[in-house]
Amino acid sequence: MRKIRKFSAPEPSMRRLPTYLHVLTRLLRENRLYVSCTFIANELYLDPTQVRKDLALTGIVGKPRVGYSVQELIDKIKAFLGWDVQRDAILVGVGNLGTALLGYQRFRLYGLNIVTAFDKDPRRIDKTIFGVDVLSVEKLPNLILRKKIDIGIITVGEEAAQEVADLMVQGFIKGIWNFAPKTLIVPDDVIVENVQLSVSLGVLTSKMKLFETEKDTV
Amino acid sequence: MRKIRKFSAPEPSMRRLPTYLHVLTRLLRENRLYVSCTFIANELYLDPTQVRKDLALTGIVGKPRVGYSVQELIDKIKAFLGWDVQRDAILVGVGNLGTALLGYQRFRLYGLNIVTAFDKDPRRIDKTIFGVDVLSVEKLPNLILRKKIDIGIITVGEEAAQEVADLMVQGFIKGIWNFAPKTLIVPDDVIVENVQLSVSLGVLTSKMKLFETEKDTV
DNA sequence: CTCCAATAGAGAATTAATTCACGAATAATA
DNA sequence: TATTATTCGTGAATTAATTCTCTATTGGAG
Ligand SMILES: NC(=O)c1ccc[n+]([C@@H]2O[C@H](COP(=O)([O-])OP(=O)(O)OC[C@H]3O[C@@H](n4cnc5c(N)ncnc54)[C@H](O)[C@@H]3O)[C@@H](O)[C@H]2O)c1
Ligand SMILES: NC(=O)c1ccc[n+]([C@@H]2O[C@H](COP(=O)([O-])OP(=O)(O)OC[C@H]3O[C@@H](n4cnc5c(N)ncnc54)[C@H](O)[C@@H]3O)[C@@H](O)[C@H]2O)c1
Repeated sequence: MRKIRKFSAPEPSMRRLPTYLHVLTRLLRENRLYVSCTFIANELYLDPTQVRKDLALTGIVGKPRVGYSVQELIDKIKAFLGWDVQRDAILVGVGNLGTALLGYQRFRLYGLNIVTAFDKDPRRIDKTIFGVDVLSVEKLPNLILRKKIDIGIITVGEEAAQEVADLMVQGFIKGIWNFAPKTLIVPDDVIVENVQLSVSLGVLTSKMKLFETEKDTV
Repeated sequence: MRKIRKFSAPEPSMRRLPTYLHVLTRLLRENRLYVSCTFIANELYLDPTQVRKDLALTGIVGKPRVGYSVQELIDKIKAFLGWDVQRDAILVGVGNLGTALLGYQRFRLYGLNIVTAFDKDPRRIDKTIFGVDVLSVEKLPNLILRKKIDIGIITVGEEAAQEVADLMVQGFIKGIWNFAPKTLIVPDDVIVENVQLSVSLGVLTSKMKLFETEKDTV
């Protein structure tokens, strides 16, 4: 196997942390000051010890019999996820999915600041969508170098994904958030995170299938 | 911990299967008849043994020195994921994300057939989007019972997600694909799969952060 | 003030997932 | 036809993740 790089935190834990944040922001709205692992675990159907171990990754220290400070926990999780700093991003491919992402304001809470979008379709170029300018993809190399862009979001079709990734790499992007169902080839110092909705659909339908056959055999 | 139900296949494997399918459909387009684990593993930066174990879940049998039949492998994976049967689905919340999902034709390849969409906003109701009728959410309970609907897709805001889920449950839905950042409370026989894009963004940014600090300390 | 119940934290035990190691099969090649 | 390199399949070994167990702390009840 060729695991590109070894990151310190277990990935299952990293995947759970954002969901804790959801519960916590709700509690903050309800003006709760403290929360226990048990409470979070019950909300999310998880094991309290698992929650505690995950939270420990962020460096938080709790009080016995009380739990953790909700506000402090939010701050610590955000810091751990790298959501305490704003990162400038560009998005390439202003189609159905790209447009939806541009309109999703919540990403700002996670430090994601989409400064410009690109497309190659003349009908989409030189418009403004949800306050973000859409430029011709030809202007990408120039802009990405001029402004300091951390993250590139790929929402073009799979056939164009690699060429878009290449442009981003040339612009010294640090991370790529890839929604196209395509394995990208990038240098070792560029971090790629693939989002594949089909994975999630597969988990759902295969569970449904297993459940159905399970019932039949009982 | 309270794990609702125990499913036979390891979830990490289930999550990898759809990505294999991607490589395989490309190979099919290129008219390749056979493929080895080694090849798939190289494409996806995985370990060949891991790929072999995953594929074994589907019941496929390979030929030494040759590999697996591409077509047969595709069929077996699809069957395992429950993508060999069409499932009727409804989508509730025709906003930015809901619209994008309605326009994504590839889901049909995975057996997902979105027959009707619902919203509560009068401006969206009684229109047709990507060939799918959008009805008032009031008509949901009636329609869901009349037609046999397997899957409910939730793309409303988090504040409305639970009430929409309740409507679906009353309509005897079997599975819910939930895009709202909210833990849904449903009976044991309804399978919920949550999609949270923030999870994926968190993995990306935390890796970027760790990578940056790693470089600093070298 | 004392006891009780709830909780954090840390290490051990268990379970799950991945990786390794090796034998058997087989197509290509000499 | 014999040899070789490749690959599958499987059981063992290793590593990662989860769950259990126990101790210490502390706020609140009596
Ligand atoms: N829509 C969904 O719900 C959905 C779900 C899962 C995955 N995806 C994936 O997301 C990607 C986008 O999907 P979509 O439905 O938005 O597709 P889309 O066709 O609506 O949008 C693609 C956009 O990319 C632009 N584009 C194509 N090539 C380009 C290039 N070289 N440079 C710049 N722009 C380019 C097109 O002009 C178009 O505007 C696809 O890879 C798809 O597989 C989409
Ligand atoms: N847009 C994205 O990129 C994105 C990303 C991640 C998560 N999400 C999540 O997906 C969900 C939808 O996001 P969006 O950006 O499409 O929001 P949106 O506001 O564009 O769309 C929500 C739609 O749901 C409808 N709606 C609200 N309450 C309803 C009800 N009770 N019954 C029927 N319809 C109802 C609204 O009329 C609207 O059309 C949200 O929960 C959001 O957190 C969206």
